[in-house]
Amino acid sequence: MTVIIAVSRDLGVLRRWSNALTDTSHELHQFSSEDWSDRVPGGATVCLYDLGSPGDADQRSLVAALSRHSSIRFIAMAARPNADEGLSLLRQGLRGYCNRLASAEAVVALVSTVEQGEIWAGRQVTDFLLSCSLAAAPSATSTSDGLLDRLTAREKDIAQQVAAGRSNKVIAADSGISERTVKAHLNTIFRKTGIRSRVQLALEVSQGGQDGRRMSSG
Amino acid sequence: MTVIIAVSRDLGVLRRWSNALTDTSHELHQFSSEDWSDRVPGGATVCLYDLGSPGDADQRSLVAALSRHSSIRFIAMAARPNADEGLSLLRQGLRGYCNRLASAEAVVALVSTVEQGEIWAGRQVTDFLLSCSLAAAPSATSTSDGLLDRLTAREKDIAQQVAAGRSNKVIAADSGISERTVKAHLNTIFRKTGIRSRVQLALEVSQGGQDGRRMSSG
DNA sequence: TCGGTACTAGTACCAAAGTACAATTTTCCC
DNA sequence: GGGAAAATTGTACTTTGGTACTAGTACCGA
Repeated sequence: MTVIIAVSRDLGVLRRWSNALTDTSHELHQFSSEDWSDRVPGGATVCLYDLGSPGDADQRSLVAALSRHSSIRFIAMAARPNADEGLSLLRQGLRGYCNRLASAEAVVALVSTVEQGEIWAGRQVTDFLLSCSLAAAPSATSTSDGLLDRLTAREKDIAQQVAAGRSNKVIAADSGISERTVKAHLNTIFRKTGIRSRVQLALEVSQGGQDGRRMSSG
Repeated sequence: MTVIIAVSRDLGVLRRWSNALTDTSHELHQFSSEDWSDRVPGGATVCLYDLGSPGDADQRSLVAALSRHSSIRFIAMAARPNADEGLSLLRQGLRGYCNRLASAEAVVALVSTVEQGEIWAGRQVTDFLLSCSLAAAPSATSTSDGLLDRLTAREKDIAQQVAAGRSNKVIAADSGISERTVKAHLNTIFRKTGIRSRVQLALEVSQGGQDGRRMSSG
């Protein structure tokens, strides 16, 4: 039975985390106020901490808590995860950095991971680290960055149009191909990348470029 | 039911992995010979691959498999994990790098993590990356929500879940409301913001604070 | 030449998203 | 208490997205 603390001002977020962790052997203590740090239950080993948007006061509170409760492994759940914020916190002792709205399965895996002493950097931070370590790393091979590198030029083109919020019909008309062909390309993209919906594809395309890597179109 | 492939010449290792994954909703296919790559079962999404010592032929086979089976997420289980090897493989599309003798709990968390599109770099690689990235790290953040400011708390909640790539059904289940209500909230969001599809909403939410407006449209 | 891959596209089918009417209950402010 | 906005849910409908199965052409490397 692991004792876990959940801190968030957002009751919906607390509820989601609670739902995610109820089946498993965890004892969850929820806090929605500011003074949680003074009322930490004994034996707590992991803390799920809701980070607001980058720049919020939450981040300073978290940093303070990191040094105050050094025996607790903190996981920051960010509203809008980005590599800079994640890196900064991880360097200060944070053990997990994740999207605040991660799925129940993800939260379970995340908590389990951190419990065992691993660090969960999250997709964006890991991608960033991998790409920015290219310069410093001794062993060098290829430059494969993200999911989208294995796509053909046409597929990248379609992916970018999806990431612009366009419908299949519009993409088809603009590209001079049939809607069916657009679907065919999308299907290939999904199969190659493991992505399962155009929303996730749009996010992958638009966020993959934030850390410096942008797809070469066409 | 996820289809997972396990490849190892060591029957003991295969058995350990199998034991670790039996309780969970996984369909495990075990391979101990060399020709597993030609007999990959359809629908396989994750592959646990036993890496021998650094420098073994296994590593080359893995790299070949990475490009051949691009829709499968590979996890390398290393006999002696080290940062160089891990980094090299992760850059070539590997999704998980872990000690071959990891505990059952760790394997479950690992597989779950990779299934969801995350990357499991492992403790050593992550530590290395964090340390070697100290040199190259900018920092800048901003905070603005723009269009989303006029939304109610509930609506923002829904919007963020959409931006996490979730379907209406999943959002409904997690939030404890009906799918119809999710649609109602989305409709209000669309009406208030002028956004017309969940893809555009997802982009707006995830990029709103990063680089200002960039909604395109066609 | 054979085989693989990319690009194209058709029909059909099912699932998901979104809209159009509607309604009830809750919450909060005056 | 009255009123407004928010939150909730329903049925029915149209549109869009995604898959399954199929198939032709073209290019390229073994």
